[in-house]
Amino acid sequence: MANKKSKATSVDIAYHAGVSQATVSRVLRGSPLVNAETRQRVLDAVQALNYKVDRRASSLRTQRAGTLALLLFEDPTEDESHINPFFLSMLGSITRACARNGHDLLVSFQQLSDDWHADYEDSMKADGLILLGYGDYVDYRPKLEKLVAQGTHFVRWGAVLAGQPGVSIGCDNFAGGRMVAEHLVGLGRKRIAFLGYASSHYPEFFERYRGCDARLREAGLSADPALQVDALSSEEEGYQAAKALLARETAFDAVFAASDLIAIGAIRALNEHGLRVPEDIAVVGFDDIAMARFATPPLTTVIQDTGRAGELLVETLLRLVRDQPAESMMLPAKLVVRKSSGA
Amino acid sequence: MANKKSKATSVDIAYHAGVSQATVSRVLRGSPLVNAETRQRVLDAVQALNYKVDRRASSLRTQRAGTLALLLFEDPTEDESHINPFFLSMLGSITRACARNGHDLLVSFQQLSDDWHADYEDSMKADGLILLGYGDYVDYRPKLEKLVAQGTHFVRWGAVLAGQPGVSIGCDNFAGGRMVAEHLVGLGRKRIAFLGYASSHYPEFFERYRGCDARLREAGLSADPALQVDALSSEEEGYQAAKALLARETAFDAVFAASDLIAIGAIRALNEHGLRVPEDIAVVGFDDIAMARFATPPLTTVIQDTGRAGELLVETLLRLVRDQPAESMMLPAKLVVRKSSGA
DNA sequence: AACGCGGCTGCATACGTATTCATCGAAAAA
DNA sequence: TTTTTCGATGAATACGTATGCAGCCGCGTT
Repeated sequence: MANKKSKATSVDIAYHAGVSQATVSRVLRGSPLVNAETRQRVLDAVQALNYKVDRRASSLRTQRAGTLALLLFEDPTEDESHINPFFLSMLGSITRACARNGHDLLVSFQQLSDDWHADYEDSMKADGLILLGYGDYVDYRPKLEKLVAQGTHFVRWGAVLAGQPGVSIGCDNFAGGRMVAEHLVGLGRKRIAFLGYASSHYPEFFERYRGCDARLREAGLSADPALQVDALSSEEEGYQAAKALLARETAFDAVFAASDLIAIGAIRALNEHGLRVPEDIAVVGFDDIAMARFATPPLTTVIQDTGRAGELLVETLLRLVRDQPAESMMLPAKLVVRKSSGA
Repeated sequence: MANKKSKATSVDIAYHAGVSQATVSRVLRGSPLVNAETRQRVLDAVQALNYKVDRRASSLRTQRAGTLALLLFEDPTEDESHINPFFLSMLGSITRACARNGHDLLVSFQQLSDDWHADYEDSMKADGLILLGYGDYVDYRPKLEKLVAQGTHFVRWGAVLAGQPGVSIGCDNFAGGRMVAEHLVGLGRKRIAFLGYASSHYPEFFERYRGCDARLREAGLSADPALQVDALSSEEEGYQAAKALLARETAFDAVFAASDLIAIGAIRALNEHGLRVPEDIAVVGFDDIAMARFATPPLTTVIQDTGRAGELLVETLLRLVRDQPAESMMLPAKLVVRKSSGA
């Protein structure tokens, strides 16, 4: 059948249908200028030759790639082979959202240190960039500003703060942290430890911390610096952080982990230390990764709606690409109560 | 600085460096024909104008995209928003392998029913395809054969069986199943249930089943059809399958789940039924997803080396793209013993 | 009968790069 | 000196598509 050696081009279609290449192009682009009968003849030829538009040539001509790029940033300290499950979940929904919008998705993993800026859009591989990753956005800042200066289209997942370059989409981390504190205080817990960075270098974690602290203050309590330990989002760091916390021998009756992975690692450390969760220590995480419900005990955590997030990221980015106005947005957080908090 | 409205092209570089566009191209492609001094002048201009080669034009000219496409097939029955963690892990390693080989990766999720064949390569978006997904390769077969007939370059992850169209990379599922049986028999278990499809429609699961059965026969036992229940790879299906198994009221002392997700669901059902794992029932999974070690109890399972697998998939596909010979391959399986089998 | 107009279509060109072919200068050979 | 050779470069073109522009045809208007 159509086992020609070389793929069919629009010129072949034109010849086959007895029209000019221009008309073929018009049909395929849905131009209203073409006579119905002619259109059908072209479509038949397309069918017969199993023709597909060459996206490279098309993109070269129109200067639109029909492709978005997802840059995933990992903290170099994390386990090489495993990717944060939360981001993987986002990846899934972003992929779907791209497909719904008729765009392809290029995926790339980046080390924080790299000279990545705009490499993708500059080389015309993608119309826009989605930036994903916890991480030190303070260090990013100059790079983000360069992106803005270059007129690169991008959206960032992360903390939504005033005065940041570019457009950001993120979860309402402050409200999430607040809910966690609300929940734990309601259960009578008073000494709440926080595992995760509580500095502006990790704004997402910091917002969670601040939200928690705010609610504690309302209850006449407050976050004790002695009960805060730095940790990146990994099981191992959670484990180490909890051990460090225990070594301080400061009393506490609850742990708010800045992510589920941290929480899971912390539970392991607590158990090894002879502490029961939730009887002795209530534990709450953040993200609601798939693993959370299968942990022992199942993890109380804050849901980030990755499905909606992916959609929003893609839609916002496409608005930017089309030079339409687009704004940063925060998604609502939602607490899901499971056994680990002892409710 | 370089805030020109339009991106720099090789012509701009040529002008800036006082050479012709052809020479610029030669420098960037690493041609040995260029004088060292001229080369340096060009490179300086590239630096100065922050120039990046337009991959679309380059690809159009060379007929090489420098891009691979990953098509991920999901069984429509699975939870919409969650992707099988095993595939996500593969995704990570494939991405890395692509980057190492200087290629980009296009990701797309497909429903099994779609008319996906060769859509990607036909539209010239990618040089080759990586097909990933459990699933009914019997139904795929005509599509795969069409791909082969069209001369499409692709590799498939899955069962490596004789007489299949195209090149496949997969884990040694038979050996894996055998190891599981070996392990369980060594622990004195005699009535081993299998949760997962045991038919040629799901060749990966089937091979695991056959490997298990083979070892049981050597021990004078055999796989009892009454102890096999169909299940796709999800927690929910594992849960349902285990309940169905329990409802049969046929005695068993071990469960071999065709995937970790199935195993985790099964453990939930067993616990609800008042059975302890591993005391009453030993449970073994397959895949070693991240969740496995955090399950309760931690899951004995078979490791599939996703890192090596991703590498192999990409390298093999690139060989095909370059018209070099390439063969199907099986990766060794490896048992990792944790608490769920009661060792 | 001359003219205008609108609906379709084809011609020609540009997008940015890679490569073939021709050219040119200089060094090497005669 | 003349010819040959070779290294280095430029001119020209093709990849496949999208689109501005011009042209053609037929019909309605005056």
